[in-house]
Amino acid sequence: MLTFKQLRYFIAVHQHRHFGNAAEEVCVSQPALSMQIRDLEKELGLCLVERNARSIRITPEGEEIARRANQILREMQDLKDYAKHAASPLSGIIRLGVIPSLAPYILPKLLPALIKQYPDLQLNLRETLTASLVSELKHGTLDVILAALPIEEPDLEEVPIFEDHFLLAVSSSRNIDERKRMGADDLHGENLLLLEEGHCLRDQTLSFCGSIGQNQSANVGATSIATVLHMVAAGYGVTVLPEICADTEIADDRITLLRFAEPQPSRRIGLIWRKTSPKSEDYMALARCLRNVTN
Amino acid sequence: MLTFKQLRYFIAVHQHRHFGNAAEEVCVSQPALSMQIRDLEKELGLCLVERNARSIRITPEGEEIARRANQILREMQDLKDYAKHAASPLSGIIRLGVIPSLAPYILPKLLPALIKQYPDLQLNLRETLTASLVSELKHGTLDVILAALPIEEPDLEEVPIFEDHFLLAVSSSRNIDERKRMGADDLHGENLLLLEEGHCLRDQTLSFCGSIGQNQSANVGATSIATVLHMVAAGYGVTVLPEICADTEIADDRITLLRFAEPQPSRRIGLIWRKTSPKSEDYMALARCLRNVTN
DNA sequence: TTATATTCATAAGATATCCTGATCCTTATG
DNA sequence: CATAAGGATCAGGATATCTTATGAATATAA
Repeated sequence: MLTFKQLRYFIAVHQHRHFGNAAEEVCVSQPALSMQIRDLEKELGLCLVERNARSIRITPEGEEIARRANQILREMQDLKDYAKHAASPLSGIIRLGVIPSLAPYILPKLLPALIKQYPDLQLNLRETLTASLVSELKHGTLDVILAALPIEEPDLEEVPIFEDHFLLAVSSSRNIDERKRMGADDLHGENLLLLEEGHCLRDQTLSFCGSIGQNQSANVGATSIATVLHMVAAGYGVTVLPEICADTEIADDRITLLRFAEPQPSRRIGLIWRKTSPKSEDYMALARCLRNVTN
Repeated sequence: MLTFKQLRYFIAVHQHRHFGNAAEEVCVSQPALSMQIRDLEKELGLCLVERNARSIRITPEGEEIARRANQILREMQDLKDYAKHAASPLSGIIRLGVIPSLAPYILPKLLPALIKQYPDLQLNLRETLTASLVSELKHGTLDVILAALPIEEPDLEEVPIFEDHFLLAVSSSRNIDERKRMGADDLHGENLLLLEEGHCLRDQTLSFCGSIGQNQSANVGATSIATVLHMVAAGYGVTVLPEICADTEIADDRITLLRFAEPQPSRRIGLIWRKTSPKSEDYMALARCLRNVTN
């Protein structure tokens, strides 16, 4: 069996052209080094060093082997360097999945903070519906996901990040006093605009509103919150908007945001990973970072 | 210390995603493999495999390490292949030095025969004067040289290849009967044309002819036999020509070749290498091949 | 719920490998 | 001829590695 050690020793001999000095460089006795070189030559079936009472000489094949061995050792070192780099806390690759009703609003806050605090971290992002995220997380294609709790899978760990209150977005043309606190029953008869099937936000909205207005709205199925809000602005109906989206989306004064009466409805955003994942520590740190940017 | 074994075992795990099967592939027991993987992870300070009672999962870092490890093992295999290739008899690189009065005549015969018989052999050629060849041979820049014997260096081995008779090349305008056998004294008063200083052929010619004609010819010093023969053809004098050159050089009917009387003068061509060289066997085979093409 | 099977981890003892230190052999040098 | 230098060889002990047996955790089946 060809070993790394043999190559290392041979390279030392190649550099020093002297067994004794080479042995010193690799911190073994000269016989130990001689034996490894002998083994290497036997292994390769090839004479690498021409011994000659007074001095030694590397054969042409030895030169070629040394060249290749050097290349191999270099890559070996690269591998170790990569590992060392990847081993420092919150560094290396983390594959993060985020739900669509969160990604565009939280990532612009999260990414700059992460880069600043953990410059060695490389984040691979994926944005899709909760069901896919959970499946990919369990399958190992993702390392950690950011979604609405609860997921409640037995082998997944989940920690809450923040409580995202729901607001009611209505057309400004209605002239409703912004200070008014809405109740679920205020949605009676309203055309409730929703995201398409599969979005957790849609389900949360419906479960909060009960079956009220479901008949008018179930068939809307917009693909993004921005789309829904455009429809609200145009007067087609109302929608329930997570607070985290408010900053980004509401530059439009044709929309008025109304708070619900206490207890305000909300969704709980959390970070989820496999209980067996080796980087739980890192995900906890990621969770802290997320709490800081969402405070 | 990072070892190849660890990488090999890890790659098996990466492929099978199963410790038991991976262990089978690399022909060790499962605990042995587990321990090597554990050592590798400890060595790299990095979790590569996420264990999970029922199944295992390679971490993103593990994927990257596997990619690099594969690359390293591939190069390792290349190195072994190279060695195997180089180890077969008369294969690999041989650096051969040849004297100028031999190279153009013997190489066209030798090379095709060598390629046919030993397709794995790669010959690096160098053509220069004997003194340089011997020096480079002793220094290890060359592996074997083809020159006129004797060299008689204590640490060089020399084997004769063939006896190269000298012929006298004269202008055809002299109308000498080709059947006449010449003696050294027939060169009296002739303008003897010679190669420049340092060529063994020049020294051999002079030593055979004694000091006769030396006064006229010592200052000629042509750089090649072809040049000397052009001068003979043009009627400037005569020269002593090794028989091996005759085939190639004498397409010119302005030159007549005359044989010397017995004992015919000659040079003994031989193959020379370092006694300590690991490829003596190969050089013996090379010598046999040379004898075949010169018979 | 209990038994069984699967899968990786751990432990103990056997084995193979590797290293050290002493010594030998060959050859160059004064 | 004696000495020094440089690599090879050898014996014994230290390390590392392997195997077998067993354990622990969890999923699957009865």
